[in-house]
Amino acid sequence: MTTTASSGRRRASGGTSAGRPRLDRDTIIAAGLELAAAPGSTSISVRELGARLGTDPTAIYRHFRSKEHLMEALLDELIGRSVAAVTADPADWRERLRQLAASTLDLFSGHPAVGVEAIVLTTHGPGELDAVELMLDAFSHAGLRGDDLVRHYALFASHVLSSAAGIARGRGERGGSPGEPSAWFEGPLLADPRTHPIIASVATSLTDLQDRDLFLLGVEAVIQSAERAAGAAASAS
Amino acid sequence: MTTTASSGRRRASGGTSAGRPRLDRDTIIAAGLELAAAPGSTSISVRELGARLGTDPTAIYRHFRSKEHLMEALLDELIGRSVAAVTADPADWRERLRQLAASTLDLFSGHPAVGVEAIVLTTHGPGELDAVELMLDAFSHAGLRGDDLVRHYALFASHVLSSAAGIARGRGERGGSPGEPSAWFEGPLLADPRTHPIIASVATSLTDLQDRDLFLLGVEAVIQSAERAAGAAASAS
DNA sequence: ACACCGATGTCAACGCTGTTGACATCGGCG
DNA sequence: CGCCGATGTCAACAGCGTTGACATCGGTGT
Repeated sequence: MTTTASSGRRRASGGTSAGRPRLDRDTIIAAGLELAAAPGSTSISVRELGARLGTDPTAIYRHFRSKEHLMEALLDELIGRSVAAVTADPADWRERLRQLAASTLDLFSGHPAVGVEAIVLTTHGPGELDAVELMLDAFSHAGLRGDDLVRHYALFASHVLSSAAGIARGRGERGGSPGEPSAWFEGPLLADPRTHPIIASVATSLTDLQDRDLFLLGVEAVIQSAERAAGAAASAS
Repeated sequence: MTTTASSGRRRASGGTSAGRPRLDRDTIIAAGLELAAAPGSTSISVRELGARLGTDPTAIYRHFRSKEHLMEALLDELIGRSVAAVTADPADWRERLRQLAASTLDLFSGHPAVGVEAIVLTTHGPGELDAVELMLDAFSHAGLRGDDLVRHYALFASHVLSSAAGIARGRGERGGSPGEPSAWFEGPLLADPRTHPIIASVATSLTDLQDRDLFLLGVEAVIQSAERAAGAAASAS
């Protein structure tokens, strides 16, 4: 029962004056995302959010059972926006998956404090449902059915969510702006060539590796796997 | 200067009597892992650890700069054990990767509070270095070189660490013992067949999907990708 | 129009967390 | 023996999520 009842829009923004607009689920979510968009913040606190809203922090608990539910709602909103950013034709399933992955990564990186929460994997919200349907639809267009379909969706979702969450975390800690490139491997790796020869030999290309490139590489890997599975299933029928 | 100097074993366990054995880096790590192995604990606190050791909690700060460094050490120990569990012949690179992945998943699941930390991706410790060398060696045996080698290692490591961390988190929250199977997708998904037809059609096989199976599937996907890349590189030379 | 009553905002407080600084003690070395 | 750094102890701080009691607001039934 967390949703604001059935249908009613709750008088919307209260018209003209409205001295202190009543606190609202959507208002809290909007403020939460703004707060999470602040660079360098790995997490947001209920007290911060209350200050931002100009109300007592505990007022938030009238609209969300716990902070965990709040974070789920924020994450679901982000996922919903990711889905909305997908514009390619449904038939072009590859491009749709690429768009979904890219926008998810961008939104997570832009809101690190929320993106980190994606490791929980499920938001129990409408955004997640739409995203799942989109991914299943894409792999369905690829020609996958049954277990192959479910497995590839799961692999894709798992990679996108957890990798994007990891990247978001790194972005939050380093405080870098969402756009600029950042290395996948943290800090310099000091390996003795005698005990770790291969590390030493590829050290430079390893530290050059960008997290975003690796993320997209994983996306392509799942897409290619889907192509092959679809081809195999087609030739077997 | 957190490390206990260079090499010395520090008189070991103090001989025979030793009323209260002096606190030691290794002792703390051992106690930390025991604590993390307790079922249903998503995180461990410094005070808990102090109680376990029979010392004042803050004594830990004489051996670790911060809790973050402590957790890094615990994680590195776990990774080191994962590497030690790999017994297959170096030539059988596929099996070695499978063994490493499986033991990592098992150890993370068995110590959820530590496994969750794997999203930080780097421990700056010796265990991590050995693991990286092992993975690079394996993909090297597969025939990969240069960027292909680094990319496949990164993809593999990223998947194993973040997926295992996610699974460990789920195990910790649900308090289930490490062995028993657990579903990848949390909770029942209630989808209206009219708005989300594909979800509805595959709902059962989706909730049947086990997290461990999906994890291993990802491992196989990277292995197969490595095989194909190696084949392509060989035919191009 | 008035009284009601649930929904909402406010405040103080609880128990928990990681961390710090001052102080006491232990143990090896000159 | 006496020093002195390393280590253990204690009290305390600031922050966190969360709860319960209380005040107030606003729509509803009469």
